[in-house]
Amino acid sequence: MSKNTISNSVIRRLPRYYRFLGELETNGYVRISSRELAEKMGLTASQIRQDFNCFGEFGQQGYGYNVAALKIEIGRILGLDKLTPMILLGAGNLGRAIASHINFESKGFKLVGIFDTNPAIIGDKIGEVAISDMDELDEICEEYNPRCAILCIPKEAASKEVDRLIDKGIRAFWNFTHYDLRINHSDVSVENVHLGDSLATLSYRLNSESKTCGND
Amino acid sequence: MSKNTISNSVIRRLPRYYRFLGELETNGYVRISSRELAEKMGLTASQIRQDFNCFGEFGQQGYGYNVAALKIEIGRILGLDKLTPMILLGAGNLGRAIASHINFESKGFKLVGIFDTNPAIIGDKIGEVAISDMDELDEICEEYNPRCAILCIPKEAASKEVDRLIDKGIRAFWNFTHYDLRINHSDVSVENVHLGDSLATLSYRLNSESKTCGND
DNA sequence: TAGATTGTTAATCGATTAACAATC
DNA sequence: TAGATTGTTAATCGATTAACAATC
Repeated sequence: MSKNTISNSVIRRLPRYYRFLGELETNGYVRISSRELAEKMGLTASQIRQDFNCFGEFGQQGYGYNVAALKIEIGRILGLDKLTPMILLGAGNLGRAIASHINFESKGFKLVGIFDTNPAIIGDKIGEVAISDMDELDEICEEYNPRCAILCIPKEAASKEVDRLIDKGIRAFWNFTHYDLRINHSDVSVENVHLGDSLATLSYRLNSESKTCGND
Repeated sequence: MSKNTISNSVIRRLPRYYRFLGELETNGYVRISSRELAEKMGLTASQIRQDFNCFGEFGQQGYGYNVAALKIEIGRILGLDKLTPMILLGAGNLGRAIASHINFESKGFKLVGIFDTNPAIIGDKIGEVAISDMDELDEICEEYNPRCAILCIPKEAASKEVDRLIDKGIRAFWNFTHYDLRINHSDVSVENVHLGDSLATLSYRLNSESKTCGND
């Protein structure tokens, strides 16, 4: 399907293409040229064509790209046409916010379990999903076979649980703890979020003379 | 002070250096070589030396870098030695979580105001800071002179408020809304977070054959 | 057919890595 | 002094941009 290996830079742009195509669709666009899309997204037309051609030929010479069709293609590439079962560890402030704020289904996931160690909140529901005790992890993993875990627990707890989670079949981590999760298994993906780092770069830009604007 | 302009890739690595140096300090390290640090961070020694040398000569030949001193230098570069006043717009799930979860003071900021339009929650406190009505924005801006705003409001509201905020002196946005904020003012910085995009890349990696592991 | 715009190859640019002289 | 490791220049690698033939 895909030619060779796709660079990280390309992968990171895919969700953004998907979002823009969705907006275009909403605004009634049927077709768009790479030049037009480039203008809207602050990229170059060349880059957009190169990016798309990593995955196939989605356009038509002389016409451009069909917005709806291209959106479906990129959604498929991102795996948004399937729903991967996913669990959340840690229902503190951040965990709760993630659970209620993120539209999992539109990102290719289905939240099937939330876990915490605090007895006071076990049984509470966040959206559709009840908070379970960590003891129930095995049971829920067997029932739903989650392949992805969100880490919103303290970093000590996270480093302790990670191996167990991999044993249980978790193959991707969305890591919000304040440390860089690194995993030796070659088939396990990690997305370290680090909101603190993101904020610190704003501090840099406010305090250094030459400001950078917009998206990187 | 700094030679010419610093690339975005370097800027994004600075907070990570800062974090690792903090951990090293905690673990009793007094000195470290670029080689050792590279190993711990998953970078190359060359890259580390190149990065640091964008800002000055912080090491010593034959010895390496003094951990505590280097941490202070990088903190200074990031502007963490000052506290920039900052406001939060939107005290919904995500806004609340950000306000209570982020350690602002260690990232160079001080949260001086939280704003929402929901009368039911105005007056409530999140940590030390009370939630104010949007009407009080002018007043609080005059009192505290915030230079940075966190956007945790719906995107329609955000695009409406942005110009007003720039008028009030805001020069940086930490944008959590589901759209890419782009600003024409050259002296205004934007950090678009897009948690949804981050999650979608995990979907990609789970669904494509060749997995990428660890940090990019 | 003529005009537009893609897919793709070639050229450029920038970032990372390697090498090494300087020096602690 | 000898060994270690930096700061910095040169080489390499990869990603972005430009160009253009193919084609709708």
